[in-house]
Amino acid sequence: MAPFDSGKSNWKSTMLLDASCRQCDIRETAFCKGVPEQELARLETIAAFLDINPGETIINEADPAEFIFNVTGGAMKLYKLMPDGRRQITGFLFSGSFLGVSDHSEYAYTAEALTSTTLCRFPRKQFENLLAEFPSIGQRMVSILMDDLAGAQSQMLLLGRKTARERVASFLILLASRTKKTEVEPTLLPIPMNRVDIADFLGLTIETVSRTLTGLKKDGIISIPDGGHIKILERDELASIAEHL
Amino acid sequence: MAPFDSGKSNWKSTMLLDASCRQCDIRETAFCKGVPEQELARLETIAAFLDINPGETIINEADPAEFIFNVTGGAMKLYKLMPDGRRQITGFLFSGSFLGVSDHSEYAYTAEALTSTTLCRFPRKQFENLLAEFPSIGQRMVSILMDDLAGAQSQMLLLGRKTARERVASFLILLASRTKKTEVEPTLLPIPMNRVDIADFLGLTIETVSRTLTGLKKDGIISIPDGGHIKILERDELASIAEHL
DNA sequence: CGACTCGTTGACTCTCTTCAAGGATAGTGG
DNA sequence: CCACTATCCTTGAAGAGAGTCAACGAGTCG
Repeated sequence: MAPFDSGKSNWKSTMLLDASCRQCDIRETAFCKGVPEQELARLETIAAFLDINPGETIINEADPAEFIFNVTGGAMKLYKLMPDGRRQITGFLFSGSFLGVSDHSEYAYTAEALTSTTLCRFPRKQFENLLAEFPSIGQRMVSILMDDLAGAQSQMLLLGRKTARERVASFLILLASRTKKTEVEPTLLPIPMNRVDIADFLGLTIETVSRTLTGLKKDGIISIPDGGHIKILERDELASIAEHL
Repeated sequence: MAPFDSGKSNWKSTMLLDASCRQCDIRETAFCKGVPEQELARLETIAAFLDINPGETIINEADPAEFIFNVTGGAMKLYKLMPDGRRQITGFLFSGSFLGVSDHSEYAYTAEALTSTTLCRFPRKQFENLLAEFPSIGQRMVSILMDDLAGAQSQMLLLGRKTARERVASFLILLASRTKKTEVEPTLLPIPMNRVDIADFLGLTIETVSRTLTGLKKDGIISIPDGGHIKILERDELASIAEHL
């Protein structure tokens, strides 16, 4: 079995893997897409490949921003904490997501693995030099960051103005839009995060999330086979709740 | 008087001005900072310079994203609307801010002038070509977008988890941090937006904003000489309320 | 002066939170 | 195999913070 074979690994956590850019699963979606084939070697010389376990953090809010990361497999959550423990999850990341955005020289959030996750890592300084050398990376980065920003703005609307029911519906639609490989309806949606994470993402409590899901279930819009899955029965109705159409 | 002299203009709104990049006030902070002096002419050939009045919008949510903008003077607000009229202001922009971020090919928000505002405008396509030519623009853009994203994440924490008092305190601290040219305390803070805008930015109602400001006044933390100004009397205490330290 | 906008204040309502208890499932060890 | 424990989710009852509805004061403008 090749050393970069992903999936259920039993390596020690945060182990550096012997992977490569050429064989990367997400070459076509990641920021490095624009790098010419023959230059990939350059990229690899500064890249490190990591594998981390659920619950582990790779960066911490307010730590010096030494690295930037790219998620190549698995899922992560980003969050900000208040001194008294209140938490806001600012986003969930999946394959292809970029990570390590910082305000000046410190990370603006903590990043923690939701599942077993693989990443590639670049020293920040050297990565910035790459931008000067490969303008296409800059273009790609700008595009990714703009999408992230648009997502953040949608989330602000959700957090500032939507009701609990609208928030939960929006969340399910968001998850479903990510996993629409299988176009068949109704969609059985895997939920990789627990209720606490959902609540902290939606600016609610776990009780409200639970009650709201129960409400959607009673209305025949979703069904909940188990905690880790939700089946969307009436997607149009769910979407109209989410956007209040 | 030179035609690009900003300030209280009586030109027809959205008028194209005869300005130039060389004489731009914000050359050192804007995204175009990295463009070599001798290449500015190139930039100018695709740039247009606008002057708009308070209340006018330059872009509308869901319109095709044909242009990107740079605020060279004045102030703007960005917001998203729900069909039933609920509004979330996602940010206030001042001189040097970049604008026109889009999700794919549509604007993700509406941008409206708060005061008389001057902007420079670039066709999106041609701007993207510039990125390929001047990597420094890409670097600058990446840096600006990262800062915007960090700001958006802080705002998500505010909207998702902070109390009304904490939100208002955070808002005042945010405004004050922008206007800290005069380092003298207590700071007399000009408030260029009205209560409705503040409420829609903080995810509150105008009544709650008003009551909360009154509360802070009663506690001797601020004073309110008039609706358009707030004097911060106890900045440290305000900051500790904002961050719950 | 009256009409209008904007901000403040009061009384009441309501959505979501808090506090508390109980059910479901999985893992552990005797 | 079955307590025992731990974690996660659900449900109920009560409470609080912010929203809603309404009135009023201050400033502005024609």
